[in-house]
Amino acid sequence: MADRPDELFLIDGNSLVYRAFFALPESIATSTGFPTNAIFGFASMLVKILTEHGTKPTVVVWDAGSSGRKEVYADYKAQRTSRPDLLKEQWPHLEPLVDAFGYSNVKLDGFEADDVIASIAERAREQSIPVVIVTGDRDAFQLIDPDGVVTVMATSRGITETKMYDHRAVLDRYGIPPELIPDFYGLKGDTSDNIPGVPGIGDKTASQLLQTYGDLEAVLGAVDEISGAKRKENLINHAEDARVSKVLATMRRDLPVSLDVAEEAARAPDRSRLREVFREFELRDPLRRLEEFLGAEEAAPAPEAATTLTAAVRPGTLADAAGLPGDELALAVRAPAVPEGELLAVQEGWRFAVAGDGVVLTGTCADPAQLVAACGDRPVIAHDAKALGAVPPVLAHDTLLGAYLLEPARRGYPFRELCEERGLAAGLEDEVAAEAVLVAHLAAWQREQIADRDLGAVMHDIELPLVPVLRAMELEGVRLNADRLAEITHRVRGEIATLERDVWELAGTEFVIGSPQQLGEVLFEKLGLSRKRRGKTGFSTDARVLQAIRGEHEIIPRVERWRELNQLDKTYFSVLPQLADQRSRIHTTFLQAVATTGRLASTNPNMQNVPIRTELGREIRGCFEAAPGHVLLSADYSQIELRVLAHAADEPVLKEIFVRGEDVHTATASTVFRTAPEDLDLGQRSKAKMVNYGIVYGLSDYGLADRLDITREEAKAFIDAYLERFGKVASFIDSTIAQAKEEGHVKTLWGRRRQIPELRARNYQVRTLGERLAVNSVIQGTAADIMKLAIVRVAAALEGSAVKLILTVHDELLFEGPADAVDAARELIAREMTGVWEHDPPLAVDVGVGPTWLEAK
DNA sequence: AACGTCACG
DNA sequence: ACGTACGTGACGTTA
Repeated sequence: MADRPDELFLIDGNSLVYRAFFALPESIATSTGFPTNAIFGFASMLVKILTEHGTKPTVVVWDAGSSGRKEVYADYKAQRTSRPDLLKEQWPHLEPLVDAFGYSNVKLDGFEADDVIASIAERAREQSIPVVIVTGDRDAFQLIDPDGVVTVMATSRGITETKMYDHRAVLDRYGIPPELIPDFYGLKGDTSDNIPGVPGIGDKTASQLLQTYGDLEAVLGAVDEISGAKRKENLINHAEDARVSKVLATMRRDLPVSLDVAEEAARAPDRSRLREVFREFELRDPLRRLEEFLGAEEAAPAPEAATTLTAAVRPGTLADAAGLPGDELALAVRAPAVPEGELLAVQEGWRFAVAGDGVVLTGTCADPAQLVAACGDRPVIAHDAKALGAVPPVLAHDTLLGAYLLEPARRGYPFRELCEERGLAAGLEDEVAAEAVLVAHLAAWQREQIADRDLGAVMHDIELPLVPVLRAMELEGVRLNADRLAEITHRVRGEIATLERDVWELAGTEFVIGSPQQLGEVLFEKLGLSRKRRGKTGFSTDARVLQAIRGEHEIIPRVERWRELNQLDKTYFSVLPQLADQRSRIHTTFLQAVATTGRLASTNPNMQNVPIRTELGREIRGCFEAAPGHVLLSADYSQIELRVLAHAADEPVLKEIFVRGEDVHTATASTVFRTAPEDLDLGQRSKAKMVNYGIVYGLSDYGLADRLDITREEAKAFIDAYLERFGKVASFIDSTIAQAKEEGHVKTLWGRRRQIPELRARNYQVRTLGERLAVNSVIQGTAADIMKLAIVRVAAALEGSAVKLILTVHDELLFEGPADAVDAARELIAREMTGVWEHDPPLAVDVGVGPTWLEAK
């Protein structure tokens, strides 16, 4: 990508070096044992910037004080332990490294790097000199301006992966403009700098409050309107904390920086000194990349020309949308910007763009739903249509879903990234207009790819029709019995307090029970209990370990109970009441493009992992109920994955078990142990159950032995017996893996694909993971296809009915409606759910009805 | 940001 | 000889 020639790079040295130090293992050192992890990481980042952006004027800024923040708030950065010795040793070598690159080192006595960078950026902005700030600290986003002069390159996962943020990207990521970042951290706090914020307010809430009210003061001023008693209380009690936090998070832009931005020229790296430094610290890999760059620099190829798209932009109103030329319309919207400083000003509304054939209509509207309505019955294309609030009646394509079907194993599908990868750019001033044009072009490319890969059916029969149904479920929500939840909360918090006191007393010290590290110290060092497994940071204290040492000390059962109660308290009791709407209903968001196998996911809150297995968990589930006069109906597929396995493997014995309607685990046990079902003991059934699930997940003898607490030999004997009796399952596993190795991907029965690059890994561990993924993806993915189709079909069959689909949990659907209507719909629901699959063995559905989710199951 | 832990299917 | 069952999201702690 071509950068503007004169942009200035401002690097936050402290931020990058700390990140490098903590991200990389201490084992990185020279052959003489001198630690180099921080040097290595920092050098890698500098090399990356150099190779990707070329020689640019660059300044590395270092901390030289706390900018007076400690006077404002004594605990500022109190959590940061003083610089570790291993890092101290490396520190003196950093500035010379920067010199060798030809970059300047800058420090300002008494001030943090943050504020120095902010001040330099401000000077640069005044002179319209483009600046790229390189840092790992998210609060730097506040420096980004709307005109694209100041941008931030933020390190993401690991150390050398980075992401560029401009005004638009911050809005996309946070829902608020850069100017509100300090207000955002004021509310949310920042654990890494020990900035408190307001308890119970995280990313999502902070962003939502700021979007609604404007800035921090406006949020605090509007506290009476804010829903949720606890949230309101917290905002009132911690208003001062929030204000102080905002001050701490606000960067100073007025420091007397002596640097003359205009004079800061690009200096070429001092090649011999660079090579010398890299050799001294034995940075072989970065040196190799550096040499490649230095060697290639002379013969730099011209950047590949990107496809620049264009169209006629016509400002207008929603009414003009229907008259646009062409058949399909591509949509893009941008959330309203919050006017700075004018909190009561009328907001301008959402910016929209609609692309027809060669023409883009742009304008503003109050709500994206109006835009959708204005398109009428024209086929529509969008990126993440569900997020528009209203789903177009004819959704012809969705570029989010297209990208997901083509590459389901990706981490995410940011629109800009997808366009950049395709070399798509729009030569239009108006960003929203550009996006609409890009949506249309990206869609065209995806459709070809989808056709080439036979993914058309999955797209048109499953994913696209699912979008409006999911949106309707989100809007419907599930009713929460807040009173019942409050009673449980009260009781449980009392018990947590008692347990905490008991645990501290038995430990002889007051420690943070929720810290695995501190708990480990108490259990294994202070009390000398047996250590079982260990992880990267210390000995494990997870539930299995605690169970194993439960008899050794009376503190253990209390810790176990504390864990259980505390988790439920933090995850449900303190969160759910705040998420409920006026009608006490909870609205989750379904994620249609995250799970690699094709499953759906649920977030904010996750309604797919609401407890049910423990007694207290069941009580929580009992708090989800039908509205007065209504009932809930739960319909779940019985053993769907094992039925899919039976069909996919064409395994006669397994099929027969289902056809006869037997209990599959008992029947498996009977077959494997060659014992009549009535002579089996409970242990044998549960072992068979483990093996059944293990097959679906891709088991190993070691894994099974570990779970069943038997020897590896016994586990192996089980698996062998199973695979011998169910011979076709064994050949299914083998052929699935063989085919996946050959083709690089697997497919579900409906043709959903997943690439499995792991199968080609050199590393044994990664490769065997690939083998398990291959088998599991076919089965879990086919089951996901079945459920998604069932959702579409059931929703269509219930159109106009008083019975509403409100939730899906992988193999279960939850409905709500008037008791008589629900009763009447029972048969239809079961019929539609089993009807999506016309294979052997058939699917079976269990249906239950009740006043609460617990009782409906 | 990564890790550990734990909830669900 | 390897290390060890699939897919998710939420929360708290710590580096």
